[in-house]
Amino acid sequence: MAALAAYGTDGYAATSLDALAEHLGIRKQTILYWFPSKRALFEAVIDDAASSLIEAFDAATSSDLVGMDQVEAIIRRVLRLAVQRPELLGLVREVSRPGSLSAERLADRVAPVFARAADFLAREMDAGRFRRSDPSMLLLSLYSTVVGVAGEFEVQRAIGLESTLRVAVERQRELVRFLRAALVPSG
Amino acid sequence: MAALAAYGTDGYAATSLDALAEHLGIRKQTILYWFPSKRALFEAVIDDAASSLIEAFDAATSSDLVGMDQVEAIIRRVLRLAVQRPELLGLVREVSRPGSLSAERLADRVAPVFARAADFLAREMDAGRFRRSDPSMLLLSLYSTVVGVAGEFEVQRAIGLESTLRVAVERQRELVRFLRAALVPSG
DNA sequence: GAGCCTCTCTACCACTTGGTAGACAGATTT
DNA sequence: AAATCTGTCTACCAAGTGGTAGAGAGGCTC
Repeated sequence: MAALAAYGTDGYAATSLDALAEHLGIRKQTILYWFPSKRALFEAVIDDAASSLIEAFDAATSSDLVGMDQVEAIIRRVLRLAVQRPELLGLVREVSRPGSLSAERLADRVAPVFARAADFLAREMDAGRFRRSDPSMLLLSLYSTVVGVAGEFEVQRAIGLESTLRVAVERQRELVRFLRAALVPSG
Repeated sequence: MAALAAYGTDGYAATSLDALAEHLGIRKQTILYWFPSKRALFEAVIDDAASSLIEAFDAATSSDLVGMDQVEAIIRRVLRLAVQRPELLGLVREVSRPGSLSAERLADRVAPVFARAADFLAREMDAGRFRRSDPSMLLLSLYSTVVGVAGEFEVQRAIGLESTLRVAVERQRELVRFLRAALVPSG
């Protein structure tokens, strides 16, 4: 069922039920037996993706780490997810497009994660480990940077970065250094 | 003609020639008289968008600014562009999706801008104004952060940020602070 | 074995898709 | 005035779209 996340690579509109069914070795009507409409299928895929994302985030935050250690754990998790399941980040990209079909659906399910992340940032600021600023806006910057570095493959090509494993490792280290500089007070 | 950038808001696959023609008050066949195919039209739109992007970047870098002043000028330009012409960043988003139709086309046209940006970063590092690191990877981080903060409206909603003008101003200031901390050496 | 339930199938439908062929009106050239 | 060129139109097409109706196969309980 999760294989249906072909939506994540090609997008909703560009993926027909016929193509999906052929890829699965069944008839389109079998899909429509399980899901009343294409839209419903898409929403089910979104729910499934949301679960995977929440699960990954929980796994990266289960060790009660603080400061940059916690941030680093999340970075590693996201970058690994981007390699292992690129359709996941692709679906996020598709659905978080302004004016998307089911943006709210994913947003609602993922909102608690964002809330926890913002709380974490606020706590770290209180503890003096992170530079003080608006937690929500800082979270937006962090999200953009991490997800962008994880998923902007075409931009990386345009910049001239190869897509070898060695570069990927370097990229992760550079991202950590970048965010450490941005987050940790200079003093 | 530039109004055709409806592709930027809805995406290529989701925008039919009929819909486009109706929106323009003409017949679809008139479009196909000027452009041999839908694909060709899309590529023309991409070229047009690339010109606008390059123009905006040139305007933001024409004053021979250095250090964070230059970065700040670009940030302001990008955020303003995101408000005034959201279809432009939308098109970039659409086309920079992994496995996109004409990713190379936009990438080729924009590559010089990236090259100039990377050179700028290297020069600033040599001058000691920016923390030393790999210019290309730093550029990727910067691009992701700025474009993300500029265009991730759905994520902002999920985080709980309102979309008022006041918040937009705050967001810009916070982004500048974020990148200053990330770029300028702590000493 | 009859009836029922679950599931996948074939057959079909109305509609939309990108694209072609060619008529026709207006302007420009000869 | 005839001929040509330019640009938009109507008419049409084959292919593909999401979705419906219903047949039929296999397993289940009575």
